[in-house]
Amino acid sequence: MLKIYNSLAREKQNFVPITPGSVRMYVCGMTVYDYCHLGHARVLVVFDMVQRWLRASGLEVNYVRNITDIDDKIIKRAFDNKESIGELTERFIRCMDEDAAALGVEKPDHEPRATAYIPQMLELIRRLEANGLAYQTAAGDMNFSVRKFPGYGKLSGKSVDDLRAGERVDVDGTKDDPLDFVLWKHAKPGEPFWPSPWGNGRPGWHIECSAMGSDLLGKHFDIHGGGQDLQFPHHENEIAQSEGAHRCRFVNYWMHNGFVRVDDEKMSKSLGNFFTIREILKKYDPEVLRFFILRAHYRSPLNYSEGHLDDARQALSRLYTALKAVPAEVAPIDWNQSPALRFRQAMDDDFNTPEACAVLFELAGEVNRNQSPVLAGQLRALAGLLGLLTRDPQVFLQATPRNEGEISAADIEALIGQRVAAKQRKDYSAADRIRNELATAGVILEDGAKGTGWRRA
RNA sequence: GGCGCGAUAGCAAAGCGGUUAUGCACCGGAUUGCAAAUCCGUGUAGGUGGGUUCGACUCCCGCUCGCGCCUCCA
Repeated sequence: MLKIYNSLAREKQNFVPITPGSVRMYVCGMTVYDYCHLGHARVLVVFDMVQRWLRASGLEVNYVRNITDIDDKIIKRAFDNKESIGELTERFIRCMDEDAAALGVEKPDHEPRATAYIPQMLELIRRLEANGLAYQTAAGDMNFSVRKFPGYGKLSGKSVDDLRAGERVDVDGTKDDPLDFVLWKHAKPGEPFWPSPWGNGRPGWHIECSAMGSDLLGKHFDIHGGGQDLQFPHHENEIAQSEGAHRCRFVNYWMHNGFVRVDDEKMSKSLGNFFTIREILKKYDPEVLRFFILRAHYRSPLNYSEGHLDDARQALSRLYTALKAVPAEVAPIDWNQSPALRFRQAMDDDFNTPEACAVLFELAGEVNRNQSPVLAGQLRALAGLLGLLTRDPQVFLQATPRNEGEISAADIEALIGQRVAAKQRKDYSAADRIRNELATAGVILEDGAKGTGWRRA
């Protein structure tokens, strides 16, 4: 039985889908005005893993990950860059697709864009107005009346009276209450806008997810995920809007992944301490990054440093080394056998990927000891469920993501040829000199029964 | 001020009321021309003070420290 930690209940709960055998899941994706950073990588990889495990568990999954392609930051960035909003967002959507693909993230079933859902947003706002939860300000904005929605704060554990709106940011004087948030912003001169019953304007921050979620998955669906920083106010407001408009429960299970940190501080755009995915991929294999993310539990903080990535790379090499030594027999996973059983237990326990990885390493040890193609096959198949160990071991071990200036495979092979000749005439000092030369260039030689192999350190 | 989370061996990171987590690094041995890889062996880790218990890293309470949210953020 799959258990999921539900942020709404603050505890692990048995997962029971609304419709037996199928799952509807929505994850807050990117706002596309810049390159994806490591925090985005974590959401991408974590929910890709969740989606894969749900499917592996035999459930039919409808996975939606949205793209927010209209908001204040996008407008500002396009203006600063002197390009159109469309050009800007298209460009960064392409980059996001590239980054996600590199990390082995499968395409969601739907990737709706906010700008394609304006009518649905307007309909939601209309309902909220009809239900007495929305009002128009003197300035022309449509706002949500937080205090008129009972239960506001249930996701983030906040009580309306404890929220200190305006403590850190100036209060907008046109609101009825400082806690109210905007559903529809009236257009200022020069800003993009859509016509609406409340005048020309554009969507507020939260309404797009309520609209896309309910349009694609229904008013009530199973799982909603995203980064922990979205829990408040974004997800809290999504609940208020959706339940306020539809008058029914919005989401059963809320999942939030932990932050990526740098030097024990949250990695964020405002702190400026973020690393983009493509920046990291210049030095590290994308699978190393994926493994680095998955070897920690998704709810724990994940501290980033190159040292930790190096560590992850070594660990992943051990797995690939086992597969290199023993050809994996292609076979379905035997769920009755101990490794698979333990793997499933770990994953069913709120997606405990660190424990699942431990199973992988123990399996690798077995493979090394027994040289068993069957076990190697299980290792490969189980890891595949996490989107790991999908490549040729040789290709992984000889890959050169670190920098462009590295010695080429052809040069390495040539030197190995020379060394083999030296060894044949028992000129070991010449052989060792070549090995040391290669070692300096970051190449490790492995003399074996079948000849000399190599890999990058 | 309100709410919440965490503290595990050199580093990273899990489960678990009593039995080896796991990985990296380190050390000894096997293997190797020497290595690498692999295998075998070695680690009395669980912030601190109490309590519950036959027994606690694991449950309860206090304390200390760290972090997050209450503002845009994945």
